[in-house]
Amino acid sequence: MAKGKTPAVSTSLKEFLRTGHRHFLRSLSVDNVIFGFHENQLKVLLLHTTFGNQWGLPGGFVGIDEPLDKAAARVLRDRTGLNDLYLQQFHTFGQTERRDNKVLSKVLKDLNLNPGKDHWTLQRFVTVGYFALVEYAKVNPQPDDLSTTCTWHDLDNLPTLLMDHGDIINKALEELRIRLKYQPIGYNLLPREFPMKDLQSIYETVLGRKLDRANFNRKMVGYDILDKKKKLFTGGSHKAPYLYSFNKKKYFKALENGLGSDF
Amino acid sequence: MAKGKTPAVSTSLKEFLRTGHRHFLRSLSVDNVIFGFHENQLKVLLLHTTFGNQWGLPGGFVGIDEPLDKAAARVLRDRTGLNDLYLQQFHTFGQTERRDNKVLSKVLKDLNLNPGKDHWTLQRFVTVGYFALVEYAKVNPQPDDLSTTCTWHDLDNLPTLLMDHGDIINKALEELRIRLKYQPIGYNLLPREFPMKDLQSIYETVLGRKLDRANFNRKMVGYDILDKKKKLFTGGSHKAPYLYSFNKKKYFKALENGLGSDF
DNA sequence: ACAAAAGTGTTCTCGCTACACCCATGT
DNA sequence: ACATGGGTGTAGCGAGAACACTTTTGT
Repeated sequence: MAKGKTPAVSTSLKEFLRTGHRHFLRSLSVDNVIFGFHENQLKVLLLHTTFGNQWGLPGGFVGIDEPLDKAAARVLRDRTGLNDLYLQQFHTFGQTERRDNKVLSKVLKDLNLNPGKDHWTLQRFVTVGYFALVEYAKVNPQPDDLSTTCTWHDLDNLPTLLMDHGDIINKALEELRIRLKYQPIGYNLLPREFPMKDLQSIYETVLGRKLDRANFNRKMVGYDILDKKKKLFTGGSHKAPYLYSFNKKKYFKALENGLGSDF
Repeated sequence: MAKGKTPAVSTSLKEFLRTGHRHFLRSLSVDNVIFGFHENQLKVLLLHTTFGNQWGLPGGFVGIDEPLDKAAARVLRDRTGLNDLYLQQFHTFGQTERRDNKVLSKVLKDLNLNPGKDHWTLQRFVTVGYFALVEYAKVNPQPDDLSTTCTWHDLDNLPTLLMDHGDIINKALEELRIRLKYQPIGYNLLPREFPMKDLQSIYETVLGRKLDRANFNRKMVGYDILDKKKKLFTGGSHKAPYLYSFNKKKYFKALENGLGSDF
């Protein structure tokens, strides 16, 4: 993998900060908005920065010979431990005021690295935003070299965020809502088998409104991307619901071609 | 304008190539897909490169202190002579194989500039794609420093294009089609007053299929973004059509809020 | 009078919504 | 038996498609 090699973030933070400019593209980064679903809540994965006491999105730099999409996938893998997830580029953020250098300057000083304004990490960065949908239970959140913790946060109860990361999350959510009308969603958010109600919950949470049970059921079945399984026995005092699973083949076909009968 | 200044492309190509890395972000560029409409055809503005004998999209670099959107707007202004146009970011292209350096290397050699692999223009570039809709008749196409001509090309009859510029155009068109369902389109493509048929032609061309005259008329009127003007006298042997103009206030409100009754 | 193109009206269908009704299960 | 929640049926409404009919104008 001489040419397309993926530069791993150096295990030594200092080394990374000192020589990163030789391995990564300058002035370009990726940031991931990683959505998960748990207890009827849409969640986002956030990092708590070691220095600066702030929350931010998982992000990273792009290797000199690394495709952009691969860089985003690498960041996703490093933070969640998962591979092959739904990962979608949605917008590139290029305002000039988006960098806040106070914290990083301090870090560099503390580490006795050149804190001059020309250090590569202090230059202006344009960041490409990606969003991902992941299965909450499968994720093992891992902080990166600049963070102490990596945890889920309720979307409607976010802490104060670094720089423009709040804007990035909002834009990601907006894009997700639009795509909901064109694409199937859920494959990476739910376990292999699930009752229809869980899928409906996701749609309701993303869209921010209640949907009719009967109509949602019919609509989903109508999309022809689900396989109906045997019954589930919840133990609840009511009729046991069917279990469904996504038909992988049909699902990914629908992902490419869209759901509406537009063509 | 000390900080937010817009670095103009140097009038001297050589100077630009020699010192550009001090004024522009490295490894990042913008490319514009500029759509125009003429004689019932959708057109794209392309440049013919001085060296290499190929066609490509109008593009440019991003000033060190220049917002990304401003850079794209600057490129658009420089090539068309027009300001305040509909300009929309749609995707960022970050494959590693997207650069073709043979031509540029030759240029650098010819100009006696360092043709080493480390020259800033020879490094890998990630490019942010924007598309614009402009009024064909108003445009005065201007080639840039690396091109001899700047002209319109029929979308369905494009020449061979530089690098991945063909992909970029396809993606832009795809995005335009999607947006057609949500947003009003036409304000920057048509003169101030126009018959409904012209607007319909644009929709038909972008969508690639015929639309019913009666239904299109009703639908557009129903959007409530048009003002009906007095009659037009075509001189044709038929009933003269009404002229319409976009109601700027309502139009831009619809641009922000979308057209469907979704909310 | 007739052709050509614009304007207007009508019907049909499809999809979505709302809501009613029935079914399975545990207390 | 009854409460709870899942599954299915159906009437109504609105948007869009197809197409017929009328209007204006030049030859």
